[in-house]
Amino acid sequence: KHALNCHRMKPALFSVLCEIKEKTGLSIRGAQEEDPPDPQLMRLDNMLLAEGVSGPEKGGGSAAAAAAAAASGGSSDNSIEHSDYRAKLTQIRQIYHTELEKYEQACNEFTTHVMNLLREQSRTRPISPKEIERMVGIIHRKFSSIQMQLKQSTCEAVMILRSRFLDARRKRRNFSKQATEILNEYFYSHLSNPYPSEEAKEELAKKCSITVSQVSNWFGNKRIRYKKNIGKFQEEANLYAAKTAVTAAHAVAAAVQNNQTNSPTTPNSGGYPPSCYQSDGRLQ
DNA sequence: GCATATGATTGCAG
DNA sequence: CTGCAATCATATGC
Repeated sequence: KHALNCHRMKPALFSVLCEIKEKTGLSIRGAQEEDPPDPQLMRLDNMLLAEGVSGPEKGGGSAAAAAAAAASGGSSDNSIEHSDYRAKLTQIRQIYHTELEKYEQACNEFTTHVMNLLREQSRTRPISPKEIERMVGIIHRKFSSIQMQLKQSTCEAVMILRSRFLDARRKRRNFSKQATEILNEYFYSHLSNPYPSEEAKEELAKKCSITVSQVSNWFGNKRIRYKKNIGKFQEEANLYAAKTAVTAAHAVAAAVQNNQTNSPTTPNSGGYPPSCYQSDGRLQ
């Protein structure tokens, strides 16, 4: 929906065409945009390049996108959203290139058109090369100002894309089904002490392809919400307890002399009741 | 559309 | 710094 408002450029293009067409050879006053070293343009160009919108097509683009995401993301990679992000960026890039090409083509066409007009006029009145040069210069300036608009709105679109995808809080994504599966499994199988160590968190993070702090958040939320009303989670608890019981049963059966599957010396801090059933999880 | 679920953030305490 | 509790903002199911 917010894709790109490049279409805004089209009227501009046509209006310029008409403007110049109407005033063939007359004074065109829009020449105040004098800019070989325009800082604004350079800024836009640099940003587009850095964002991988302009520049080499596929490989460079994705690399730049990944670099950009990594640069502002901080943590190395969760990479779940990268594909989505990259797809949208590719889309922007395509639109940008298409439009750019269109403008270029239009510019060339129009230049030759004007040249032809001038050539025709040269039969009725003398036309100096200087004048032709001036006309061409005017046309090119006009078109490059249009290009700048294109670049500007492309930058805008990229910025919006970025903020949408990289601002984690605004665009919350639920974890994958299997990720919550893994987390829940851990939670309910360590219900008496649902505080994973740093290593355990790292392991879980790796398995779920989320970050460690996301694991911490999840456990924080889960603990408080579980405690808040245990009743609501009872069904879930039983489900996962049963599930782990199956796997635990194997371990228990394999090593019968170890009578406990969970940590034997956990102090059971605070309000967590012993799990509905798990340590004697052998199926009967 | 609304109610609920859920991930993230904030403020506070130890 | 970690965890808890409240809260925010979005996602999701109806």
